[in-house]
Amino acid sequence: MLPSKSIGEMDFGQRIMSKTIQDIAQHLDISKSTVSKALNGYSDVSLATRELVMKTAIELGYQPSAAARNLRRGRTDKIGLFLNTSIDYVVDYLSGIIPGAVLTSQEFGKNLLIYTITDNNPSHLLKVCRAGEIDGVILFSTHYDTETIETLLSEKFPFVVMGREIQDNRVSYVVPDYYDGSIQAMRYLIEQGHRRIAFTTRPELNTANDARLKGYLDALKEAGIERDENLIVPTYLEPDSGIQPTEKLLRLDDPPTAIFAFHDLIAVDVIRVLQAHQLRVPEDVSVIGFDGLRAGFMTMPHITTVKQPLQYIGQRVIEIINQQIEHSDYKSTHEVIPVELVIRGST
Amino acid sequence: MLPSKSIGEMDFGQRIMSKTIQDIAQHLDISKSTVSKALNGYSDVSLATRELVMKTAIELGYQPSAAARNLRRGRTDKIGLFLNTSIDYVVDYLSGIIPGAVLTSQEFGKNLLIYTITDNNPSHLLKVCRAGEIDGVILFSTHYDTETIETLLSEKFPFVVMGREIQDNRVSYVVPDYYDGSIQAMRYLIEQGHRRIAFTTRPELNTANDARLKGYLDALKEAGIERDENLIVPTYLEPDSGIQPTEKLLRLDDPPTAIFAFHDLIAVDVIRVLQAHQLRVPEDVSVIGFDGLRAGFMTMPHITTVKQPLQYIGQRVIEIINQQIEHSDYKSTHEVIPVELVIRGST
DNA sequence: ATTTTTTTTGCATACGTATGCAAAATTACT
DNA sequence: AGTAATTTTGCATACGTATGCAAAAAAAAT
Repeated sequence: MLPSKSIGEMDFGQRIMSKTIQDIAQHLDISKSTVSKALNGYSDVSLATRELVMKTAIELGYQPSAAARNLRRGRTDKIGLFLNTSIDYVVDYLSGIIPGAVLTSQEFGKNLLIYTITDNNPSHLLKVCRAGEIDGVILFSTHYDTETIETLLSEKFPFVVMGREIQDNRVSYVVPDYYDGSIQAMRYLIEQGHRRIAFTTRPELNTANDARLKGYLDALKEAGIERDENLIVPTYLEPDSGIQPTEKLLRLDDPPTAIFAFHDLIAVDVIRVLQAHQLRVPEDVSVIGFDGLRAGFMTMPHITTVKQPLQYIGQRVIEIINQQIEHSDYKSTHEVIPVELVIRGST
Repeated sequence: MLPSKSIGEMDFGQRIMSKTIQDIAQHLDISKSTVSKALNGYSDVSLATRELVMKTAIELGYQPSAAARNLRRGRTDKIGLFLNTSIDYVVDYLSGIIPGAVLTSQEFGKNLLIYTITDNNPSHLLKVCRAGEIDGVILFSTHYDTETIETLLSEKFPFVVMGREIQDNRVSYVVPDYYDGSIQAMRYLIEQGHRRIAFTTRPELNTANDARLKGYLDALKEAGIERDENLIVPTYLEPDSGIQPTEKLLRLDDPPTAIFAFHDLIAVDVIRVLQAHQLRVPEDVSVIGFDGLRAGFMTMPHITTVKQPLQYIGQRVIEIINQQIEHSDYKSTHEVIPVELVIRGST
């Protein structure tokens, strides 16, 4: 008895069936296994038949079935990247990472698949991993909780965390040097004579946020500037989330002369607000961003920022996960990637 | 400078094998087929055993093998979206499309996979299709040639073209109403008193470009304004590709008072150049964009633009390809999606 | 209690590929 | 030539799931 099929009568009509090794074998009147071996470069197949097989494979437009291959080999040669495509910041940041990641994947003969995650399907990632759709997964930043990480660890599924430090030496991660970037930016601003420097942060506590904040505070202390809680304002990842905090800063009795934004998209918001208030950047207020996103070039002036080597980060993440996939005894690694202050027009 | 590394000591040992229906069967001392039927909602399995199966499936953390499933069913329930992630415009545009596409895919119980394409692997798409990794594919804009399309047609592989008109009624496409958008933008500018309106276009000839150009020219004619070849300048998709053309326009003896950019990213470039030349937007020069991308909010003032309902386009594309996948006799459809002029600060 | 009907289970097989092992064909060696 | 060594081929099976069909079990009808 059939299960109830909601989606009509599934007739797949006359979709052209693709060729199989069986077709090649039949065509040449040899066995499937010989064909398979020829295609996979086994040494125990004669040169003559190998060439024949190759030729007819091309002739017939043969393409191995991914499903069959995956099933048989127990792997897919695919690396998954889950990302919330509805968050602008994520998209912008990752569009910097992806080119490096794609290139490196291809060097390893692997493919990078981007899965879109949505809030209403939190277990999606584990399902995909357990279903064997991918051989390894990249966890981006704050999207995953410790429970997910524990599960992946206990099932020995290869993964690497990007953009966040996990204080657990079973976990590999790649993270930009937030602390140093923060220090660099602050020292530069202080050098420029700024004493009242605002800092926008994320409300949650995690290592990425903490490191930046610590850099900010340490640099202040180093310069003998007193910490002012009014100058530390929370921001979010949503569009325009830099607007409210900036407005708030401008309403202070003693507003800042420089604003260190949590990332470049926030810096864009900050500049928008400043300019809307007829304040000149950088003459009246200096602005500094973080990440080195494309958005930094979209304002006038361009945004001074702490630039991450995004391409390189993408490359390293893939290299690490590839090692995990290929060598099950791979030791975890923690990488802190140097960042660089890029001075443009906003300071 | 090398990244700092610290090495942990967790090794990944033997990967844990995932559970199969066989495991469930053994656990309950029943046959595989009964388990399979229970899981797939067949009516010919007793309620008692079904519940037992479901329970132990959860207990054991069972997740069906994607590969085995795909092989057996001859489908993957995945829709592929190939895109060149190294082109900023593509990423920006698609980040508007994707949320709608993802949501709709999930409604159909399908998954959207984003494949990254690179110039050095043009046949990648056909390989992926033939290998059966996906059930259907979305061709974005100008990335694919007629040969690819012919091949997909002849192999009866479901696909839909997005952002470009293909004058072939075997091919389904979804395209925004470029012509009407262009007309709307131009009429508005002309209403505002502009007579010298520049137009930036793409150098290639295709329906998307032609429609916009035709709208521009028709609107001019309608207003009795003579066409000036100097005001029509080519742009590309690369970053900053709006800069040179704008410079060129400003060097004209009789520069334009309004610039109609090919898309919002170009408009951003245009505004950057204008402001760098101490020209005020919109007082000295008006600027209008196309698409309604996020970038339009990153400038001061915000960019007046012809806004596409990106979310809806994403939805329709998926609906159409889903129909093709489910019903092989699905007839092709051509959809022209209405666009809307959104007036912001740059005009 | 026996037969008939209905419900529930399990056997066998297919999907396409990969691979150990034995069989066949070829070559090399007495 | 006959036998041994080597190369080349094909058989059989596994990967995990899905499903037609027959067998078994249970329920219903005589």
